[in-house]
Amino acid sequence: MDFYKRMNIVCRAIPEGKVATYGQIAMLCQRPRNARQVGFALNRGLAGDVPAYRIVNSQGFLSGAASFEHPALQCILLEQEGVKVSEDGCVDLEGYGWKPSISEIYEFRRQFGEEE
DNA sequence: ATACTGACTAATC
DNA sequence: TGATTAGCCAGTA
Repeated sequence: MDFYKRMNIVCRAIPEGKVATYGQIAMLCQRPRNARQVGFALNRGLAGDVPAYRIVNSQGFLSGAASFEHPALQCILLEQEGVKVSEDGCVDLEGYGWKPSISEIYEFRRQFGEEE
């Protein structure tokens, strides 16, 4: 299974009202060093139909390029789900960061890890 | 095949 | 604490 297919699965597992980091997605795809590819894929829509607006960088900042049509679209979508976004485009990872359960992590590993 | 680029990160300074 | 630098790796030229 290719990396982008994995990304699709992982990204769609992010719950509403939560955000995940690029590195976290990469890690869950069993590709810990592919954070940049996550960004690239979302930018070009290579991962299919995924909630790209729930992906932020390691500091909780919205990278901004998520603007499909409007620059603030990412912020709007997040706030609709109850995620507070500061005016400089930053979310509180402690409060809104996605913390996958052990069983979720195990499930991803079962899907991706065993084919390495 | 080589070089440059990028929605990234972690380590240094 | 805030700014720089140095790895990272797939995609593109």
